[in-house]
Amino acid sequence: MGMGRPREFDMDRALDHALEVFWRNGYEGTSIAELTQAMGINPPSLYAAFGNKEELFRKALQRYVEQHGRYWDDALAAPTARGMVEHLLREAANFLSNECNPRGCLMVRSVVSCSDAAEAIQHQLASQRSEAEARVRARLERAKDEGLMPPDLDPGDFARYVMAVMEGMAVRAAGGAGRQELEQIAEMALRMWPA
Amino acid sequence: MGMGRPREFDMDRALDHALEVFWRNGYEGTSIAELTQAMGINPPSLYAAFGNKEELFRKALQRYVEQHGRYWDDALAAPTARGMVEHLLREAANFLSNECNPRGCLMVRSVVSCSDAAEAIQHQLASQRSEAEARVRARLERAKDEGLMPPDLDPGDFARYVMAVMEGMAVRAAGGAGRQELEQIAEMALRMWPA
DNA sequence: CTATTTATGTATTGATTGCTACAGATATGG
DNA sequence: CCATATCTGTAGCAATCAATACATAAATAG
Repeated sequence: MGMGRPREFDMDRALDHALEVFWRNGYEGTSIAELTQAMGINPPSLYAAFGNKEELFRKALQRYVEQHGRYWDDALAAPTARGMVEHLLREAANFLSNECNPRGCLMVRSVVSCSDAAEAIQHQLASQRSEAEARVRARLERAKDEGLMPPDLDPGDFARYVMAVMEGMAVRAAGGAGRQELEQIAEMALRMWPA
Repeated sequence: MGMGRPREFDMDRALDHALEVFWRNGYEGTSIAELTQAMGINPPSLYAAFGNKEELFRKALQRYVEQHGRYWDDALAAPTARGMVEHLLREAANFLSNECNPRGCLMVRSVVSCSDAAEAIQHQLASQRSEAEARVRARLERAKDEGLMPPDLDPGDFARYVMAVMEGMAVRAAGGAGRQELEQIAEMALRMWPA
């Protein structure tokens, strides 16, 4: 049996282009026509390779985390818990003000924007978000056990707080905030935990 | 000359229904068909009374601020600046976890969601947002002059920070966060300014 | 070679989008 | 009553939406 005609485009490259469009225009604001144009393929190729619009979006979301969420891993690898939070907030400010990227954060945008729409997308977002928060909390709990955290700071509450501040920064970035403005928010949030 | 046939529906009531739908589904996620059904009128009546979809949305946004942003005025009327911030954050938690309302904040949703779409909407959002922040900053500057603020806290930076935290809370609320979760974020943000 | 399998490009599907033409209804002014 | 002005419901506009039918092209297996 034959193996069929080989695919003529690079799936990862096409996915990157789709991600770019989704990032800029959101899930509902992006049409198949825009996607196929940006990806350089025709609708049948898109559907054969990625399923449908929702599946393509979920794959783009996954790629977004892998390609643009690396500063997260760097932060979690910081030697101290306080250094992790520092890295997280400052790199978020840096990332969100990078003018090479569309404004704002694709995940935040999707959480806020797809509420009544595709349920599977919401589930994927919720699990990615809670996993990220859990990793921060675990790191803080370790620091707490080692006595390296202010004693009146609860790791769970503080992890959630840091996430909320970052999400707020993403909203500001979507509204046009620049690097300086975002960095000031980050520095302000850091004042709660004296170095 | 005659004055014409009188309108058979209540504009404010219809606007409230439109607001409800926009709040739940966002601007792009709401169709004229959904709007006319919720408002109990037909398309020609909608267009005659409100212009078009974008104008209707902007009027709904304005009504949203008037009807659901009253806790903002209460906060600004608080006797102390610290009390204002307290009121702002706690009432935001309360408002965002009110299960009578759709999830999240319509303004935050719109900032994040309409970026490439209607430009006039973005302008309206930006001016409303910066006006709100300016009012908070002005109140803090007054407190600063009176020596009622921590000396190392800049009023402008702190006002922006409080706004960002509230916007982060709105994102969490859109993602399904409950009252307790939001209140913990609010209390955490308040710890920066010892009572 | 033929048979099979998969990808591609064209062209199109039915449904939905925001919006409106049109005719009839209901008010006021004369 | 008549003329004018505005609203209402039906019905439908062109454009766009996500998704596909179909024929052809390009690969492997035998």
